Amino acid sequence: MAISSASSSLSNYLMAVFAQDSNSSGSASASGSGAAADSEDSQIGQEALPGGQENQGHHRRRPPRQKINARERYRTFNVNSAYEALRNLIPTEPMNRKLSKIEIIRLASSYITHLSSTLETGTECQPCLLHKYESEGITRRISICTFCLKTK
DNA sequence: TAGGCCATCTGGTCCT
DNA sequence: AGGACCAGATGGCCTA
Repeated sequence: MAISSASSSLSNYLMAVFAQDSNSSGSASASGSGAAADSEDSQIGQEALPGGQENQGHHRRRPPRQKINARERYRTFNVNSAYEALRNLIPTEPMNRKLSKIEIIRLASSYITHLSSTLETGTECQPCLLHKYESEGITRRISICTFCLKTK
């Protein structure tokens, strides 16, 4: 699932998730990718322990994972929603340019620094080149800033 | 085809 | 006890 698809409404997503769960013989994961699917999962809940071991003649059963997996998918959905919200705050050229998660974090960090420099220096014209800041007791300058270069 | 990125599953740990 | 959070494993998709 791409980040952009996370823009679908929460209720729609939850409906899809729980539709999967209620279908014990249901299809695989929502995206069709990934490791063991829920349909497989329902088998795991009934099979013996890994290695085919039996416990004192009893078939030890692992608890069904559907509910736990659904919660985890929902949690991932929320994380991706947060990534999307953060991504929408970062100016890029073009504006709809696809960013990976690590790019979102790195660009957001540098954009915050850039905005901070803008506030400190009172100029929008390459503020990071003017702005000095204290780090570990040492006065530093931001050597290069993507957003300063963009506004050049 | 290799590498990057991602979703999903899973088991462990911590918290309420 | 149940849920939230996390990291590792796995496999699919896409691009250079």
